[in-house]
Amino acid sequence: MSIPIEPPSTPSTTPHSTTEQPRFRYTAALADDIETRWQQEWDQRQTFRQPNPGETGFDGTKPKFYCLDMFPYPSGAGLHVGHPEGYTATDILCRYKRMQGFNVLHPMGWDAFGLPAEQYAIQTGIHPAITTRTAIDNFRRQLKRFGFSYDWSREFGTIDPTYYKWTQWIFLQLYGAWMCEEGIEGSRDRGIEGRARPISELLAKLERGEIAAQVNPKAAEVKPLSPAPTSWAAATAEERRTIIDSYRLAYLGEQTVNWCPRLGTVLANDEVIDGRSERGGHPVLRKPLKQWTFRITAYAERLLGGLKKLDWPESTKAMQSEWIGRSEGAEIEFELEGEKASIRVFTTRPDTVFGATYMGVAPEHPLVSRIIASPAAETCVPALRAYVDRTKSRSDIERMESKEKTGVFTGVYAINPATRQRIPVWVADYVLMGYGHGAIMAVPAHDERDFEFAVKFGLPIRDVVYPRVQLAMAHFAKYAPAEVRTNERWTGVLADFLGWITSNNAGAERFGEGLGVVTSRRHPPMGGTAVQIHSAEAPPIERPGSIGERRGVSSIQWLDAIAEMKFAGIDDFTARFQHGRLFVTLGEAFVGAGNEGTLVNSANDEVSLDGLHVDAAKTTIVDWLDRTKVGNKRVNYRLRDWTFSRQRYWGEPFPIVFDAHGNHYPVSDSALPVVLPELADYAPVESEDPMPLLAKATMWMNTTAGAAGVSSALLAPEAPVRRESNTMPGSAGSSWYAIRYCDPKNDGRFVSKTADRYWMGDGYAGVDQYMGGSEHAVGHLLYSRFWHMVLHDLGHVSTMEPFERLFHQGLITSFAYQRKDKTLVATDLVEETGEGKFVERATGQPVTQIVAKMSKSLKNVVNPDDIINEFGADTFRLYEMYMGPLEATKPWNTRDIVGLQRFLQRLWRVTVNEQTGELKIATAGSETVERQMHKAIAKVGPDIERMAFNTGIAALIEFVNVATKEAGESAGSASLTRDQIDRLARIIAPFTPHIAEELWRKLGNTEPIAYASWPVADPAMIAEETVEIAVQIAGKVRAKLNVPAGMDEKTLEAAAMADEKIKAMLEGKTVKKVIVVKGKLVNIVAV
RNA sequence: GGGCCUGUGGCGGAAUGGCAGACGCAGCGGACUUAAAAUCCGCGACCGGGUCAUACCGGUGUGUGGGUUCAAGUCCCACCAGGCCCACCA
Repeated sequence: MSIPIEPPSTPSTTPHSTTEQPRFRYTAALADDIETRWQQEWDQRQTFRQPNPGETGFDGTKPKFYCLDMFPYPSGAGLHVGHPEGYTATDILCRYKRMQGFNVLHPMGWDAFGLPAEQYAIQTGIHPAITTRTAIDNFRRQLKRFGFSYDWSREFGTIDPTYYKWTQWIFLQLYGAWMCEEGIEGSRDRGIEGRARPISELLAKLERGEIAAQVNPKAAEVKPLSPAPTSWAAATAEERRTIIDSYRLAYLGEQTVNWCPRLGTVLANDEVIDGRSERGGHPVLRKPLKQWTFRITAYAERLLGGLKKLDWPESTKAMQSEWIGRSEGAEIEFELEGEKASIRVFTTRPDTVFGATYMGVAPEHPLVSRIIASPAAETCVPALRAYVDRTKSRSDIERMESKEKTGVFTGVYAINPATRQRIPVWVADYVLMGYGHGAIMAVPAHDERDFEFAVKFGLPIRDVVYPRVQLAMAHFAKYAPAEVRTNERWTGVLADFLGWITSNNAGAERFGEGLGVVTSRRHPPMGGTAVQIHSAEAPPIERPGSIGERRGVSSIQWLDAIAEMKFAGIDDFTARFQHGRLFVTLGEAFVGAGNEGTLVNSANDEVSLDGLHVDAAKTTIVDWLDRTKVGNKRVNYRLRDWTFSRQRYWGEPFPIVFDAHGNHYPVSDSALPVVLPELADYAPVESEDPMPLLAKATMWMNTTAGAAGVSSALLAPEAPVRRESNTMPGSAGSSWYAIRYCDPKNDGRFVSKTADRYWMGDGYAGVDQYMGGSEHAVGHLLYSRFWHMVLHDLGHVSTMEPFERLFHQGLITSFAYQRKDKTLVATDLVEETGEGKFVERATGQPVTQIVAKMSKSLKNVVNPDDIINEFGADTFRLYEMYMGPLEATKPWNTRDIVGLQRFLQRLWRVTVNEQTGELKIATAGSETVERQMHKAIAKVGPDIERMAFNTGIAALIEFVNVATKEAGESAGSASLTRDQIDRLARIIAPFTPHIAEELWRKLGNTEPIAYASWPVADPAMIAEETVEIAVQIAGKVRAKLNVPAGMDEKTLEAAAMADEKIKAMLEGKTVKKVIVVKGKLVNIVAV
């Protein structure tokens, strides 16, 4: 069906114009007409509906391509220019893939639960259900105006009960699963890997005694049962419940969490930026609270290892890998003096255990509350209590503002298992409860933080690792001539000597002996570490000047020489002679790179580390720890379990109820969804303690097990229950939406097996191209991977990971203006005075143009609707893709858009008669144009594949420029043949689908261009007949030759040598070498 | 403080180790026009020589300084500047 062109509804004319504007000039008005007309047709014909396997119209012979945009939060503010950047990119790719013969899954929907929508509702005083639906309608309208080729039949929002029914179902899958570390191939070798299995399998293993009837040893949040039941059969119902719950991947556990009083809710780690909430920037406190939590830490190793297999930006992989934060070390048990209890610590430096001179525990550590409660240490209790109270009330921002170490002695001593010495236990808030065991062995000599703390509180510092400087000192004291050792004149020389040693590996090896003569003593009042060398202990110098003699000069001459050398290496120390002794004072802890240095002062009856390199010492000490059961090797992660409860209204309710004893039960699958109750008052309560909003819905909250849908096998139907009043966070719905798009209407399963297998495929990861901002690098992108892995382990999805290839579009910024004092001026107050020069209009002061984020205060925010009105959607799409590399941060510059509009106008004018609206078709095409066409085709396809849209568009512009030039000056003459217009329409179709469709239909086609085939370039048409060769002498271009393409090296060289200019320049020189690059250049090296 | 990334005309940017500045904006010149808009064509870094002025010739130019190479915007090292991420993680 061909649709005749309507003239623009409002022909744009200016008051002074005497000549009529052509009726079919490609103006914004005509663009609007073309665009909305085809958008309507695509909608009506469902052009972009992609059937699933088994549905009518599905073509199983085509390969699949699943391309997903991160779906937006439909905020009340509408789209900003950043949204269409990624969406246009994926749209181009999808349209290209369709033309390449792929079945393309390209869906869109709404991430509509969560804080942003809820905060907006609170601001406006309108219920979030209404504001969210309104915002969605607005977003959909705006997106459709861009002509994106989404399959809108698959649209859904995370707030749809038909969707969150399955979000709740997935929660129950995690609730009903545990991490089984056996039965997965190679799991033992890898140590910590395993896979999720149903709880029923755990039960079977417990019953068979394959797993001890004790709480999950990996569950740090649960105290072990004491005394432990002798067997599963002997365990009470209560004990059994505790054991099973400790294995669940979704558990209700007390954890130190991020509490935001202003938002009245708990937040996940990735929702807290610099101690403030990501949404609203409110202060966040640490607070121990009982919350639904996912045991994502059980997947730490797999989440880390899986990164290798993904085609993701390296920076994002690095971010996830740092967020997971794997570190190898050991756990060590420190017994408490006079008590049965002990403190367990994690350390990456078990080799320094002999240097542990005190211990630090976090204020939230269980030991602290026990001490406060016990009468035994009463002298310390008041100060301790005051400190703990003060720390708890400090927000994270306050903690960050003062980096000054604080702490209080607990009154308790521990025993260093290596030295057997008693060491004090301190509470310090630089020890974090969330990492390791919330306790540390402090080694001030080799940890900067411990050093700072020890100096401040006068705690002992014991060197156990010597860097080269100290080793060198020892050797110096032993072998240097007596007059050097005892003469203060040599202090400066000594400093240089040490510097030289530390910067010279050979020196370090040579001077690596002589440890025996060094003893070290601590001088806390001096704020440092001193190495004291007793001259009496140094053996008599047998051969004075022995150092120098090794190099054939006298020692004095040698020392004089090195005195002139630049100081290098460790520079924060002083060396001096005093009372006939030599002192070296280190002003800081020696950390090295974690593996530099040699162990000293580290031996007891059973083990000696002295003289070992750090790496060897680690192995040795871990063996000893194992042997003596004092500790063990251990891998630790920075990744914390994922806090999943929110105390807000606008989220998915948990499918969980509690009985009268507070025990939790799942709602059975058949009773899902647990629908979010209507609530008139949904404003959060600003409070110090969580007050879940759903608790206000008392009718909904208090029900019976039967009414709530709990299986009667678990609880009698008439038993009264309370529903879980927390809701899920915004990240719940977005953690699995990629799967749902494969089969969005399925009511019987979250995704059908066939749809999952077809669209996600049977490779390692499913989505072929995922597009979205890098701000989700560690939140959404990690959570989605975790859920997907669990679903995979339980056999619900075929792929291990959700996203095979990931791309982050860059941030679109804006120009802003800066005064000399670095303050910013709003864009509308600035005037351009010349090339790159700007002044502030009010003062006339010059300002500098800089790039900044768009913000209301700078008046540089751009509304997409305005741009489409002024230029049309095709121009907008082109502009954003032409700005620069897709991944780069780029400044928006409205002034530049006109260039792309002019391009489309030229394209239009070279194909369409502006007076009649008819196509201009040349009967015979020129070879220049035809060659350029092939060049464009050859460039555009690969550029789309590698998402280099800016250069692809440049190739299209070049083609149109050549065609325009060919058309000559008379506007009516045609330069393109029907066939060329046909191919032109097809290669611009992914970028500017509307104008392409218009040309396509004018050519007489009745089917949409979307499924036309992609043209093929003929290599013979691209190859030039003659090429220009640069002739260089010593790398500088001296002449250019036009030669037939494909000329071989020898002929080329001869041609270059025959050139008059080259001959003249080589006069009197000998040609030493000639490099010939075929088709490019000849470089002659001559002297 | 640590990690990663980026530095190219007035601006956005292009360039598998092989003629730096494709393409677009802004600017300048010209054609068309009574004039303007629109359109089309052309120019376009810096220094020196040369010339009435062009042409032309030589040299220097991709943040700075070194290095590798016949050849470096591109690879290596150090530094400077900007951006992003992490930030008491034992």
